Amino acid sequence: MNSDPLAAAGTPLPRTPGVAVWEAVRADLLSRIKRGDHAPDEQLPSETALAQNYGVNRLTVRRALNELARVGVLRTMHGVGSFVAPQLMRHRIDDGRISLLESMSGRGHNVTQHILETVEHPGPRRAAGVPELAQVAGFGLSDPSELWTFPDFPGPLIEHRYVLDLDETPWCTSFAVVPKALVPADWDGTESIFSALAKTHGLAVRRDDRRFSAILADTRDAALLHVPAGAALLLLSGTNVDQDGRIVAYIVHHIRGDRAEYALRVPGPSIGPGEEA
Amino acid sequence: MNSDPLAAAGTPLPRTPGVAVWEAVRADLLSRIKRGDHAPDEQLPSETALAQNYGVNRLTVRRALNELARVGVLRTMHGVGSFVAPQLMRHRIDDGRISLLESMSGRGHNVTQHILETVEHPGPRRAAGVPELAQVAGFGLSDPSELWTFPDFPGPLIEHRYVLDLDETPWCTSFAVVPKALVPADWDGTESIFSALAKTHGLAVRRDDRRFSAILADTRDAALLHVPAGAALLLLSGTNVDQDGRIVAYIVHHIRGDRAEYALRVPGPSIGPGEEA
DNA sequence: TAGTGGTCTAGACCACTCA
DNA sequence: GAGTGGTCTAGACCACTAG
Repeated sequence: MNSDPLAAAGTPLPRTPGVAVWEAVRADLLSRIKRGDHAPDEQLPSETALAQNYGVNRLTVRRALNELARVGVLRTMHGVGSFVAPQLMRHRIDDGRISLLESMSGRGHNVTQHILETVEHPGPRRAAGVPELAQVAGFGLSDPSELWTFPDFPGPLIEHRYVLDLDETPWCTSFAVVPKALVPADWDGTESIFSALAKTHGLAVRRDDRRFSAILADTRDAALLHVPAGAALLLLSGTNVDQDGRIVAYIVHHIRGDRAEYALRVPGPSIGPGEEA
Repeated sequence: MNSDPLAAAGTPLPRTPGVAVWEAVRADLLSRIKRGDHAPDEQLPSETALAQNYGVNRLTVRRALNELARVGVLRTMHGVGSFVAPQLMRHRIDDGRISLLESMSGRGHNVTQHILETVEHPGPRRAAGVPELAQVAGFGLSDPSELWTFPDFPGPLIEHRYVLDLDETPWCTSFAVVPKALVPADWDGTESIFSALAKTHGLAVRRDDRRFSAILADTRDAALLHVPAGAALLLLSGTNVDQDGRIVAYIVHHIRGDRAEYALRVPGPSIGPGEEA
């Protein structure tokens, strides 16, 4: 069993009291990966094999693998195997443009956008419909009674749900609500709604506020983003307004926490704490 | 078994093919809680009891409970039981002050700060020492080779690790690195370092940049924040500078995603997308 | 069809809390 | 000591992927 020359991963572990076995297995696997024993995209031994090598039950190995998958170190595929995740570097998204698409383009990245679905609503919409926060719709919002409404553009709304891919890999699911009256008829979904909307109506769209939080990937996000359910996502929501301060869009992004970092420079005048402290 | 009049939670579930049993149990528990069957802080039946009621194995129930705990719907305590988490409303942190402490105070909240440890370093420090991202130190950073260094204040550094409590419950673990030369001798840790530092040296400290991402709580964060390991945390890091643009501090916050939302108004002039699109 | 990961079970033991 | 959650095991079956 352990005389296999290639079975480098997983020799029986010393069981230290106070430390769970799955935790020891996780730490061992992680240190091997960090040390470089396994190349990126390399397939790990099967769960059964790891269990044998470590001398533990398969469920114990699974728990360790699961934790590593959630933090983005591993990637497991049903019926195929577990693989070391490549390039664990976060991409920095620099703020400044109105849409994430524009923010990431022009940095040498190939950013594409895919519309998943487009739904029309007759009128104001409960914000509770935010891409369900780990199936906890209604919870998790700062104000569950918040309405997505457009005082200056009454009438039906359009909801767009789309995915942003960065260099061939999905890294963000998004959700936008805009007044139907503003959506250009010829918009094909390849450019951001906001620049299309700005071109068509001559509006200067800008972000009015941004709100950041963190959530876990639900099964839907997980499937779209190629992460396991329970992975950490950056929740970025905000409101877009035109040059007159009229609300033209509500947006919600779910950004892979293991692949992106949203950077923001603070442009305003310096705020001296001494003034009030 | 199921004739118990009080055993409202958990009658045998219809097994629908294609849906995992633990997933069905999770959905059932969640809907009961959302419906209000269980008051906040109410204790759920024991795992054994739930397993009997649902007619499934205890491990299956545990998986469901675990997922609910990670998203903040439940709170489980070893040897005690599982409880419905109270007030699932997020607190909104409004940006504008240099420190989170000041941001949350003055909003009717009782914010306190507890220093966990203070460590001195002889010189520049590798940023990889960020509160280990789910034990994946070195991974998860936008730039692992990043240095925490202060060109204008050479000499030893002080690292502070502390916890912010909001109305008696912890909601943020923080990490700050400042030049030792700037730390006031009489600073007792009850006010933010930055206002203390500003008072002592007459510096007007302000945030220079902010970087947002999402991570999972490791065991250390979990213990400090009273969340289970694997809960979603908002990772907020940034640099503080004085009025002359000299770097005076690096800070990292791990904020409970189920309890807080970081809001930011965009003050700058409107950015028209039409200009470049 | 063989091999992989995903799920579920029954049963055991341990660690923790509290009366 | 009774009751709770935390861990681990052995074994089974299913679902998926690939040759």
